[in-house]
Amino acid sequence: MLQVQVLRNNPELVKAKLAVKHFKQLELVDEIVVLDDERKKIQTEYDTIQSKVNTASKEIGKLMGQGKKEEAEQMKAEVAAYKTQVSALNEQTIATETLLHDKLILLPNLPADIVPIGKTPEENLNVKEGGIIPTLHAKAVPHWDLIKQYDLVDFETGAKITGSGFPLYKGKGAKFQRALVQYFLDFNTAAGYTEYLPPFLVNKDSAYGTGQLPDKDGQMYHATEDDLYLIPTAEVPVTNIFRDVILKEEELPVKMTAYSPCFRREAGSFGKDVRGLNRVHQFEKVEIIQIVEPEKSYEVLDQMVTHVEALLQSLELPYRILRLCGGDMSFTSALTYDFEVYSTAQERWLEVSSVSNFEGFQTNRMKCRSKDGNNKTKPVHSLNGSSLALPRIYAALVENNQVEDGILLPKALHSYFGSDRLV
RNA sequence: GGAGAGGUGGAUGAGUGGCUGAAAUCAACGGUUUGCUAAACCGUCGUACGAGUAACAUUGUACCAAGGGUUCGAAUCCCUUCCUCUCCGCCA
Repeated sequence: MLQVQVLRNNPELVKAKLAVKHFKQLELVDEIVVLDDERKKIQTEYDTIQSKVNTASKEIGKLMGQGKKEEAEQMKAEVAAYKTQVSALNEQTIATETLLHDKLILLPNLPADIVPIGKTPEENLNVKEGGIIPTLHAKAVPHWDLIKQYDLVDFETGAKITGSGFPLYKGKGAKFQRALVQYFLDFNTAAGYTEYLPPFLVNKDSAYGTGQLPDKDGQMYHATEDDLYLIPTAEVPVTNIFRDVILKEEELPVKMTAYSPCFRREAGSFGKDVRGLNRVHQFEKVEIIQIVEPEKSYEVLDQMVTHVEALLQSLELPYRILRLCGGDMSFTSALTYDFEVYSTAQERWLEVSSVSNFEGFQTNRMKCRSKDGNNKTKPVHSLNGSSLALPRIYAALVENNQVEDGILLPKALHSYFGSDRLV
């Protein structure tokens, strides 16, 4: 959530930035400023009258103590006259604040200055490519054929157990998944991230804190009996560790990593996009999250991008890094880099990581702040990225390393998998 | 799931209707003292939103798990929800 102060300071700039994100309801900005004015006015009135009531009430207490019943009764009558005003003002306050808040949460985060102008994924800026696209043997096939041929993942049985999009990993296919998770976590903790294993269901407050609610309500699985949501990413539980927390300055930066399954309803896709492991309802992911001082958040974003890049390099996968354009960014992000790996048999790029700076958008909403040496509370920024999302990495590794009689593994995974080849 | 006991500031913990935004202790921070450390002593030590200021200062309101209610006045009384602990049940 944006701070009202930002809108007050420069409403026209805010509108211009919102336009970069292709946000339509620009009139909200002015409406919010007006509501905020109103809110202040009402509060001042309320405070004044409530102050009188409080003073009078104390006076009554004293009078009662002195046994001056009659005078006390008289004052009670006076206070009673304020009561209707107080309750009316109170209702106005709540109504105005609610309206203000409801409008404020409709605004997406403002894009950073370097966000490319554009609406579609084609307009994302390709900032870097790395790795080598391998030349596959003549009979090379996409991963959905390979995993069937070698019996690594069984989609049919997964569909029988649960439904489509819930893969059942099997044998070496399951072990490979486990090896990848282990490797990614080790890679992250080696870089100073503290490992967490969070709850996989979260309550409404948490879903709201990181911005999944109200924006992405329909994309999460919802356990209605208990009003809990299955997490779409570890970002939700892990970032919410610091909801309503005031950090000490020396505790920053907070660096966390977590493995979790991710659950996404993702209705509406079809065709090659959802073939095989390209898009599923349940997948595994290892996430990195940081909470940092505002002045450092863009430097940290670059560090996180470099970190993920190094991980991809260690997997010997061809990759490219995209700076997302305004139209392709998430609601909550100020700047996002997507990582894609090249899936040689499918001959297409697959998104495997998304690294974002949220600036104060999540922390403001979550009421996470820091306190400096002078006891001043200061805002903090939050960032996160996938490091990495498993299924598409799995797909790319399987496809790019296929040989005629099996599937090889990159060196980094040999010790984790216990072999230099998957099959 | 059943029965009981609780949820107060960073921590421990007092507080059953007004003098309590909250005692006391500890921790933390600043200072005095000190060869150094420790101890002792003095001081500071919640958050949010307003008013005010160049900025401090100062000041109003709200907040004692959350939300409602009673009352002139609620941490304190009532209701609902959530959470924790103990015992029992169930269970990986």
